Amino acid sequence: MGRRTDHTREQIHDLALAAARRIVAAEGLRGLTARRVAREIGYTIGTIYNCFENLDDLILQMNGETLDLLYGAMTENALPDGPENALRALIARQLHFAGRNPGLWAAVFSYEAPPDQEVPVAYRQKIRRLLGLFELALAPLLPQGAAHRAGHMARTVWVALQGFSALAASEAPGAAEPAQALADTFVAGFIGGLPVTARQPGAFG
Amino acid sequence: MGRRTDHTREQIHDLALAAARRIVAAEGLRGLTARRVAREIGYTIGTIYNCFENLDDLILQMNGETLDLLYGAMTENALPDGPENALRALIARQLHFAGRNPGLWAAVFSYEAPPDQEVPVAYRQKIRRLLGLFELALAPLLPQGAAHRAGHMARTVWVALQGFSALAASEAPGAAEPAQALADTFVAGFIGGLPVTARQPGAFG
DNA sequence: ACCTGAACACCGTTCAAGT
DNA sequence: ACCTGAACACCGTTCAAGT
Repeated sequence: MGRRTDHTREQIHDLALAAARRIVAAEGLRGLTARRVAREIGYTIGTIYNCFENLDDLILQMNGETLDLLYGAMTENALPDGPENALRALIARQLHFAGRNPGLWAAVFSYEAPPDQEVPVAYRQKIRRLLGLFELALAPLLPQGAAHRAGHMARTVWVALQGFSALAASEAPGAAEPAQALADTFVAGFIGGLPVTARQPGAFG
Repeated sequence: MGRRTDHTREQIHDLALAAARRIVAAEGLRGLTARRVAREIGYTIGTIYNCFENLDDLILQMNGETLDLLYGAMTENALPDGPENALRALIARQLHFAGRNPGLWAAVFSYEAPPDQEVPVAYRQKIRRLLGLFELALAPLLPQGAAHRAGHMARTVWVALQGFSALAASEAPGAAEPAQALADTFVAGFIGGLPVTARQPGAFG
């Protein structure tokens, strides 16, 4: 048989990831198979296993790209002035991203890694970088002397946001009570609970 | 070949669900196959398709049972006095359940239904029933005249809790910053933001 | 060096054949 | 009526064979 020289190994790698994204965006993780990716990029199944350790590796790399896209969507425009507005914008942008990319986002949160494999460092860092955005927005909302809790608060907001964005990815476009509305209630409550001096009153009132 | 009479159809149905629970508890959704369930209960693959429409149907019924178990775990003991304590207890119980049944809980939140199939009414009701618990606990925390928002608030807490319980199901037993700690921060903030008169101060202080 | 495709051990799902 | 198991069209993964 032998070897083709149409593409470098790296090009094949990228072609495969792009095909995977197309499939998952259209049909979810269910539609994704190594053989189908191979078919869609015009190579054979063996070639996929030349570029990726296995299908889990491919999925993890695809999800890593999705986290990068999310980071891009959250940072491409300047955040509004004021820490509270910045926090709200970060949340709104993530929900918007999840709503616009339901299949890809579902792939991120509904992927169950095999029991043996641990999360790669590169993947962890992509999440850390997103967490950093929340940390930065939250720090000014904390009272004097509690700045060291920004990381903990950011993680709290981030984890809660996983619930809201999972909903955003699964809900129909015109949902009666969209994830964004619930997230607004969450932020109103959460920020309202922060013991800061200057704050506009009564999002609940 | 013919037919066995060892078990009624209903017994086979329950045997299959029990086997599925055992498999998913031990290995996650990845280990679950229709053929394996058949093997483990001593019937052939055709019999599984006699009792369930397909594998998705089986998973949905299994997840429905998990929601019932969760409801049981949340209601078997009386809730502590005071609406705030009750809410905290509900959240703690759900996180505890997720932490003790990581595989089964992951199956609930990481299951992606096929695009065509909609969620059965019975399944929706199981979720509604859980939401009802939160609604009941939250109502007294709302100011006069805002009782009609209890449903919305309950949904907000519920959705955020999905994030925390997903974390609880995935974290190692001795996690440095366990889901429960983040959920505590969430509740402190969220309840703190409610404009109620009598409240103990400063969980954030 | 690396693409190929057969091979292996699985899948989900269907359905004629049997009792 | 309903359990069986072959059949079909797929899988993920491996690896000797080829250039």
